[in-house]
Amino acid sequence: MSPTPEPAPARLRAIPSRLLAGAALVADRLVGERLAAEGAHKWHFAVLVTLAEAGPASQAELSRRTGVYRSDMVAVLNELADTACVRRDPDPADRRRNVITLTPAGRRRLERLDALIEDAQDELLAPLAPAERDELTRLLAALTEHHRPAHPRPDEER
Amino acid sequence: MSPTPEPAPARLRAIPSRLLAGAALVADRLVGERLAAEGAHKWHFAVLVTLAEAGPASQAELSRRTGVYRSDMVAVLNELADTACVRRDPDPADRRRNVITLTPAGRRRLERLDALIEDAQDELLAPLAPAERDELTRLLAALTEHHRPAHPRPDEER
DNA sequence: CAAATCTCAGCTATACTGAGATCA
DNA sequence: CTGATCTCAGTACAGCTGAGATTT
Repeated sequence: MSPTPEPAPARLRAIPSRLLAGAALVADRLVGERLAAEGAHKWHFAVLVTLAEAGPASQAELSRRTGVYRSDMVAVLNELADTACVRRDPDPADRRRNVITLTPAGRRRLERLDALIEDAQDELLAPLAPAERDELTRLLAALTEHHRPAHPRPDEER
Repeated sequence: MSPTPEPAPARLRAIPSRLLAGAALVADRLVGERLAAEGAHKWHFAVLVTLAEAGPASQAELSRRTGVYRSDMVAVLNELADTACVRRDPDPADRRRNVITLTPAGRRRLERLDALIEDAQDELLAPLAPAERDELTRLLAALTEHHRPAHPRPDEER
């Protein structure tokens, strides 16, 4: 009966943790939709970027660097290996480890996914001016940096 | 072998959607832990605030105002009604609806939860200066406002 | 009949835990 | 033996879908 949008009360709209949850949901949806069109997940992208930036690594290293859980990393690498984006070879120096290496095909796939991710960021940040985008990124980085040990915490400080 | 913290590559750390996901995770954890100590969820808080700000409402209205899904709202209201924080009466004017009303006990509970939520926000924003906190809140609000139709979208604009 | 409301049952994705097998 | 690694099974929770019963 009421065509009113029934907005959330101001007191709710001003709570940072709620705003973060909402923004993260929107962001994940934008990124997820675009990557899904290529049959990819954000984890694939994270792993490919990390391999491109830091070179070959064990699964445990990849897990720590990307934030993808060791358990979930297995499935991600299975898919990346099935599509020949990475090779998974036993480490001759430490036979517990697998050495994950980016292939040329993986590098090409990374380029495509990178473009999609960029598009998604642009759409996400569309309502903000360039200076505001940088500021938001800076503030979020400060937040997550400070609250870092979301996981174990291997050692204290840099 | 390496005591290095194995940080994420810079290219990953600079992606807003990833930063948002991380920050939202931290925020939800901080809020959730505190509310759990009182046996509450963030949804209880959202419903109580909305009732306090906007007065009695149907479940569907509460759902639209809080963002809690209609399906999940049922369980939330069951718990709030079980603890006598709200009353759920059939609407005599439209017998499909329940009218949800805040009780004095609910108002007291809201006060306690509100304090916990405030504490959590303070801890979350601890690394930021007051002006930065406001700026972050403003930018996040602009983002979520712009990308609004996370759900249906009942009508276009006020 | 179309549309809205409340309720229930269930699905998907994400973050996370635990444990077994292997090996340093 | 301690501890790290890879793998698999499974939990918990959030967000969401679909459908049935009731009423407008």
